[in-house]
Amino acid sequence: MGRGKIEIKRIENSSNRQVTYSKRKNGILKKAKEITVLCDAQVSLIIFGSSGKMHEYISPSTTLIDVLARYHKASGKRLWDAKHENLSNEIDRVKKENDSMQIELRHLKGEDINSLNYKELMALEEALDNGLNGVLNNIDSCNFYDAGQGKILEDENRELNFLLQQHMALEGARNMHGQWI
Amino acid sequence: MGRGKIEIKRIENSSNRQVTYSKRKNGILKKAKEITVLCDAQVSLIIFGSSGKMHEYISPSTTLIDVLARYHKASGKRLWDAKHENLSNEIDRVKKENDSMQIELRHLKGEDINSLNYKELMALEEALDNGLNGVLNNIDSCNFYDAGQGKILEDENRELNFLLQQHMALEGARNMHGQWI
DNA sequence: AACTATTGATAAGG
DNA sequence: TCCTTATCAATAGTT
Repeated sequence: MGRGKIEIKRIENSSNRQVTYSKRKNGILKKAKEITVLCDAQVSLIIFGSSGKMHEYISPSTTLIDVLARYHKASGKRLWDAKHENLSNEIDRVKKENDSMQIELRHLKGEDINSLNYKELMALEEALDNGLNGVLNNIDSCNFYDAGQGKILEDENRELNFLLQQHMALEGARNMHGQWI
Repeated sequence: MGRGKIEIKRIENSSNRQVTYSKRKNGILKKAKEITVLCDAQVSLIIFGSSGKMHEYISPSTTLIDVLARYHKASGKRLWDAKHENLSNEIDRVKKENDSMQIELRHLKGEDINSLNYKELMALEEALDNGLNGVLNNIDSCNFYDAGQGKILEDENRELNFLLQQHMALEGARNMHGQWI
């Protein structure tokens, strides 16, 4: 692409080499920008000339760090040292814990339980019963404690009675379910 | 450089975009190889297309790690430390999420609830009631479904009755609590 | 995936 | 280094 075609081999004349480097470097940078815009690509381009000077282009939608993280994922090649590897592993581990707790929480709240089998549903019910039992015992203790101190506040008492009635109504409904079986 | 000139802006037609990406990606890779040979340059080129597939070129005289080390020297930008910091921050974030979910789970299981105040206990009870209700409804649906299909397995049925009796006994105990107040 | 008219990049020269 | 320009290379649109 010039006044004559050239072989692709090292340009021996150092000044010609420098000129060609400068021209072609600009050409590649331009192409990198263009493919980024035209095709939604993410490009990381780092060039060192023989003089040692660096030129770079990173697509504006990303960062070099990002690109390297994706590179790591895509190629499997380890760029980070053991420390980083450990941190990554820990993140994975904690995230998995996170996910399973989230699922457990949902289940305890009665969400996403259609996929559960019979045994799992039963275990879930038992866990909820146990929890409810513990909470109710604790509420009772609170009352005894408060009574002993003569400090039952009227509004809390009212709230308690209301909620307990609600609760007993719920139990009634549940017993009816029981009788159907 | 084609049958017509094009504006440098995102190619909306996705199949044209893909074709152009493929052509231009090859073009840039070729240019990267050429400048490496012609000018003794060291190039690191990483491209991700919108499909997510990665393509790379690293000058044969070097490695990506080398290039990144030189990048660090030349730019002063701390890739390593920055990456490290990002990972640490993410771990902290995820671990905090983890802790709060763990506490919520414990509470729902009736553990560590002595520190809760009245309102919190009440909210907890309501959540447990709701969850239990959801689970019981689901269990009922299971039974109706199984009965309709004539497929109630004997052991599951036995287990169900056992657990329900347990459950009703629990409700009895709870009602007695109610009467004490 | 191949073709080709056309634009784009650039080698050599000033 | 920048401008020019002849020439080659890349590629957009088409088949």
